[in-house]
Amino acid sequence: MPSQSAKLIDIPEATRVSVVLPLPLSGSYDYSLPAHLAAPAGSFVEVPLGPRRMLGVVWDHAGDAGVAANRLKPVTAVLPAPPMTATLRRFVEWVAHYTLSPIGAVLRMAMSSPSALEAATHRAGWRLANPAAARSTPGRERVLTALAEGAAMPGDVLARLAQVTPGVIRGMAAAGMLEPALLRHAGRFARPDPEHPGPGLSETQQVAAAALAGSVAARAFHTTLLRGVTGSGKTEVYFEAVAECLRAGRQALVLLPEIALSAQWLERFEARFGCPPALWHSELTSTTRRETWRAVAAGAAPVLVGARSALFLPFPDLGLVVVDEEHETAFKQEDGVIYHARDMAVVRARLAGAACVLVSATPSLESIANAEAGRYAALNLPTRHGGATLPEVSAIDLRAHPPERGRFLAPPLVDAVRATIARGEQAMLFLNRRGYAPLTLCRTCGHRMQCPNCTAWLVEHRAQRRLQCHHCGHAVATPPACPECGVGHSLVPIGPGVERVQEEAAELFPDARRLVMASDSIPGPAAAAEAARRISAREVDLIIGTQIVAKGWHFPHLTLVGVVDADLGLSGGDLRASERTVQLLHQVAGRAGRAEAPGQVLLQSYNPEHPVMQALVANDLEAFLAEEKAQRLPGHWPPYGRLAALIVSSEDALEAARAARDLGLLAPSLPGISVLGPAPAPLAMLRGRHRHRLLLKAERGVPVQPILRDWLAAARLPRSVRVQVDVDPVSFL
DNA sequence: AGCACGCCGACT
DNA sequence: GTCGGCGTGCTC
Repeated sequence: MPSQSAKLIDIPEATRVSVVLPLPLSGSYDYSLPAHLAAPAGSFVEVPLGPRRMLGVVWDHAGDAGVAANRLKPVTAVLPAPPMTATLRRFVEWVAHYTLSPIGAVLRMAMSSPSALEAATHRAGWRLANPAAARSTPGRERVLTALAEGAAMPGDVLARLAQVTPGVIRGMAAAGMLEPALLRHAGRFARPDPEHPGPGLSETQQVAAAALAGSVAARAFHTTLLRGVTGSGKTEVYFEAVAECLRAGRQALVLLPEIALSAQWLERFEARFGCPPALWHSELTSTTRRETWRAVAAGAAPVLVGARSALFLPFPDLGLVVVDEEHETAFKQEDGVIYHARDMAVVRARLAGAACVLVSATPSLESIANAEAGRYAALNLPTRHGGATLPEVSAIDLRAHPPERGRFLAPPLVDAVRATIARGEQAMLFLNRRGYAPLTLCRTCGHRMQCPNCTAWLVEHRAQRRLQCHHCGHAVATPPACPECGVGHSLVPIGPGVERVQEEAAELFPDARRLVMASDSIPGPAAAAEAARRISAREVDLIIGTQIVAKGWHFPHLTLVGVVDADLGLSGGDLRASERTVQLLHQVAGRAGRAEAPGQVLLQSYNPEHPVMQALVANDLEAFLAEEKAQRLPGHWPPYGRLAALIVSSEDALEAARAARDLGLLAPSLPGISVLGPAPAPLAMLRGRHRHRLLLKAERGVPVQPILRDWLAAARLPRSVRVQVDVDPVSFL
């Protein structure tokens, strides 16, 4: 029989728990767990931290005894939420390790709705008890009818529905006709029905859908790259994987790059499954957020569609992760924890034992390389759905057909727009540049209007009479005179933005009904849905838009797409400039001719010989990809090697330069590793911080995280200097 | 991330 | 003489 004293010694050891807090801390803190509380790994707990109380998660490893037991503070509460699953904890650890972020910073993304962890509030309501218990009246009859479905409901709702006063309901309760019921707030998420009759699939679609459904039914991790030309009906194909996931009773997660603009996607989902999915994005109200989080944790949201942050939701049994438009750079989070949601989606699926589907008409070279190497299965949809043909793409050589002075639309494009509208069809002008003009210049002294905080020009937004920085948000009223030389009416706009193209279109096509689609004019899902409705209802003849028009829209009457500046985006010497331009322009081109009438695409370019234009004109993406591969493979550039960028920044220019130089001197010298830089970043100043970049390039298979960790640990940098690590960078600014 | 502690300028 | 600026350092 153990002695009393042995027991007393055991107790403090047994009650030490390790808690990760949602703060940018790289470790966990130990707390003591009072005997009356139970907190297995994953439990959400409230703990004291200095003067305040915080929520955190009990982590797996027992405390490391680094802090003396008598210094431990006690856990103050174990929250009533379902504990974070081991799968999600492993995912949080994996992301932290991969991105070199503090684990607490990653955990914070998985605790984005702290109020969801509190006890669910139940609303008081009424349900039927014994309807025959008392005399009926017309009012009472209406109440009984309202409750006839068997559902309980809150008193105010019931009173409104039955058009009675609350007194009637109280009277019925007193008479025993009704009884109180507690209503759960959740359960507002309808169950999408996999057997709901959806649109029919072509034979090609069915084959691909069956393959995807099979990978879901296998209940094991497996990644498929679903490629299909624009308009091939990829969405409906992966909906069958979602349906299979529903049949298997597991949850499905669909990531979209811009959830705010997904109105048409939601319509298609409802057409297939009979009800909308749960939604997750940054603009949710805190109540919706909380209810959605709880529904996901309870398994009550069978399908969730969301932005990249949805990866960190507490799915208890994830069976499928879909990344639609997987090539989109919007999946890359560029601040805080810098991660690529497409890559992390694959990891999330692997840890959950789920199927993963990456979907695009223009896949990233990364995904193509993974498919070629056999790491991903590949499915192809080579033709458009419903007999529609791919649009005819041609280039307009701006050297041979220059626009008029001060204009940006070349005569052949103007003629084509005019002819299209005259036929009663719709046309689109695409320019990936918001505002009126990207540069404002003084024609007297040559002064350029620049952002005081960033190495960037201020973009004129004429409607708001402001000059705006698109990097930091700095804005000034458009000055009447040059701030440098003081000469009035001397500032002139240089170059076009969509607003300026719209102005030109108004003069050229005064009778056309025009619609500008840019992130400033389409601020949210409702505006996007309304714009889509107007276009579909043929209330618009000419659409003028930025890249938001490139994304997945289906406009059956749109037959002409004009790209105002196809060369935009090719300059800058960025590793991925060509790839991104091909993807973007191919997606825009894909908006044309999606129904019976054939589509036409015109690319205005000063350099029609460029391989990017040639690839688009010939619709030969394969040749383009082969060319990119040939250029990147020998130098071990991604995806045939790995990059990590270090961005050294400080408010003090000299300090930033010195720190970058010092870091460069400490650069690792290892086989398979090379370090480029330091060099001033292309955006040499951003939000008031001076920036320098270093780039670490590693051959495939060289683990970069330990190398980066050692490198950064060796550097002694002043506190005011910040080093951001961007593993697998997509932007080189 | 907060929130304290700490050491130097303009005020009732 | 104090109130308060935000630099730096800690939180089990």
